[in-house]
Amino acid sequence: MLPDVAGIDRPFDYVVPSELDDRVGVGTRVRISLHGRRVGGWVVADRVTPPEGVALRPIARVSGLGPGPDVVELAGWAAWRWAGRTGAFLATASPPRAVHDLPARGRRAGGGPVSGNRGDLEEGVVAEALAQARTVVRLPPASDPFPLVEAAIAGSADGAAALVIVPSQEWAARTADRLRRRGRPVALLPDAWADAAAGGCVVVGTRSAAWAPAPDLSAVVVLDAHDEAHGEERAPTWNAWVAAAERAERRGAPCLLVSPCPVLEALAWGRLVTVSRRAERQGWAPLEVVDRRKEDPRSGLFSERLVAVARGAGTGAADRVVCVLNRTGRGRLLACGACGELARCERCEGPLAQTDSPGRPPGPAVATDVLRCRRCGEERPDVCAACGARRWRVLRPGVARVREELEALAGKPVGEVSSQTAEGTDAPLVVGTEAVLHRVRAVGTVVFLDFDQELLAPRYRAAEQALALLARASRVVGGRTGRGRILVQTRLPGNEVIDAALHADPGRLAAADAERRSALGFPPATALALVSGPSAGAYVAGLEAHPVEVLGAGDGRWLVRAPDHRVLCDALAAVPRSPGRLRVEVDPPRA
DNA sequence: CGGACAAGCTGA
DNA sequence: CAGCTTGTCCGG
Repeated sequence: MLPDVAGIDRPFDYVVPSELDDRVGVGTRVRISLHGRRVGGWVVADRVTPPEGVALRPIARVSGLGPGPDVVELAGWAAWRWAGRTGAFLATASPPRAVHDLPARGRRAGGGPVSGNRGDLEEGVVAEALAQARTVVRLPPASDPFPLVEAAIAGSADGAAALVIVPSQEWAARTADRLRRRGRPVALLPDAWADAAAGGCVVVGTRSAAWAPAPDLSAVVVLDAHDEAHGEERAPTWNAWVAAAERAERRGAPCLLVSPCPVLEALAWGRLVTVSRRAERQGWAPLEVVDRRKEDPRSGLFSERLVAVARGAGTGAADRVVCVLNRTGRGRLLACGACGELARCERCEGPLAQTDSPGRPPGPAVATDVLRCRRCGEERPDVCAACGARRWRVLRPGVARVREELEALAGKPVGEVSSQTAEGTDAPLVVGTEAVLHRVRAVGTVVFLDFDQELLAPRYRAAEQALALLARASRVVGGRTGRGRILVQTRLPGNEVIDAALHADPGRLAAADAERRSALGFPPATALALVSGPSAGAYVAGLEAHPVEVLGAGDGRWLVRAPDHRVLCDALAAVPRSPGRLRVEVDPPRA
C-alpha cells in the first residue's frame, strides 16, 4: 500500500483480510494504520512476498474504487518523469468522491456509427492523421477540430474507451455535449469518474482526465496541445499531453495531438500532418503590423493607428476592439515627474509599482496611496524618495492605467479584464491581459499593445508562446473568414513569430526556433529541471556526481541540464533528498 | 506528514 | 534535574 501522505513516497505491506479479498486489487483506495494513525492509501501491488521479521497489520477498510492497474503503473512512470511522488499522481487519478459500485457500461444512445460530416477538414488529412500511432495535426486556429475527434474515436470498437483532453472545462463540456448529440456515450470528467471506469464511453476532460479510468483505451486525442493549461503549475509539473502520449504508447493505442502551433517537443515526438496551405490561411486572421520603430517614444503604447482603431470601435456591426497588454496593475515602472528619479524599493532596489485601486477616477498620473515592491512586497508612501514630489511619469503602464488613457483617447467607456477582474466586458472597447482572449466573444479586432514584451520575454519558449497568443487572437476574431483582424504594435516587425502568423505558417517559426534552441542547449535538444527551495543547495551538490550540468544563478535556484529526460530523471531520482523543502520542476514552465 | 524520542537549553 | 523546545528518525 502506498500511503496518501505528503512526505512518504514508499509502499508498505499489509494483510488483506479474506472478507475483503474480492474487493481489493491494484489501484483500490484503502485505509490503513500507519505508525499509530489511520491514513488513506492505494494498493500498488498485490500478492507480494513481505520482508521477513515484520509483523503485518491488516488493511483497516476499503474506502472505494481507485485507478486501474494501467494508471497505477503510469503514475510510477510519471513520478520518475517529473520527479514527484507517485501518490501525487494517484490522487489526481482517483475519483473526487468515493465510488463503491460502477454504473452500467456506456451504451450507444442510438444513431449508430458516425459518418460523413468532416466539416471543413480535408478527407486526406483525416486519413493521414489516423494512419500512425503518434501524430501531430496542425489545424489552423479558427478551424473546428471536432470532426477530427470524431474520426479518431470512430475506430474504437463498441465497449472500448477513447480519451479526449482539452485545455478548459468549458471546452470539455461543449465537446461532451456534441458527442452525446452524435449518439456517443460520454463520461465528462471529473464528475463522471464512475461512468468512465465502467467503460465503453468517450472520456472527455481537462488535463487531469489524462489519469481518468479508460478500460480498453483505444485512442487518445489532445486538443490545443500547445496550450499551457495542459501543464500543471505546481510541482510535480506534469503535462497532460506528455502523460497521455505515454499512456497511449503503453497501451498500443494511437495518440493524436491537435494544435494550430505545435510546440517543438510535440514535433520531436510525433509525425506532423498539415492541412493545405489554402485551408491553413483561412484559419489565421489577417495581421496588420504597426511598425513603431520610427515613432516618437513619448507616444507610449498608443500609435496613431491604434488611436484611430480605438475611436472606430463599436461603429461597425462586429467591430468590437480588444486590446491586450500582459501587465496587470497601474504602473510597473515610475519616474518622478519633477526630478526624473526612478521609484525603487529601499530594501531590495526593485521597481516600485502603483497599486491598482479600481474605483479611482480617470485622470493624469497622480499619486495613489502607497507604492509597492513586486519583488519583496515592501510598501512605501507614494512620494518621490529623492525630492518629495507626488507626480509620476509612468514608464511601463499596466492595464488599469491603459484603460484610463484609452477612455480619454477614444472618448468612450472602456472595459477591463484580467485573470482577477472583469468590468464592462460588453463595451465596444476592452483592454486586458491575455485572459481577455478567453473572456470575450464577438470581437472584430484584437490589438497587441506591446508585442515586444512577449517576443523578448526571458524564457526559452517565449517565441512559441507569442505565436500561441496570435493563434488565440485569430480564433477570437474567427480567422480570415470571420472578417476580423489582428493589430500588432512592435519594434520588431520582421520577427519570425510575426512572419509565421502573417503567412499562416507556424512551420516558419518552428524551423528557426528549433535551430536556435539546439544551439543554446534548450529543449527539445536537451532536458531541463529547475531546483529551488531551502534545501536545494544540498540536493544539487549531490547531482555533481551525475552526468548532468548544474547552472546556478546565485539566487538559490539551480537549472539542471541533461542531454535527455532519461539522464535527467535518472539523476534526479538517484540523489537522496535531504529534509527540508525542495521544489523540483522538470520541464520548468517559466525557465 | 506527524508521533516518538533524544538531545539541548533554562531556571531554580 | 524537571519542564520545555528543537531536531531527527521512521512508519508494515
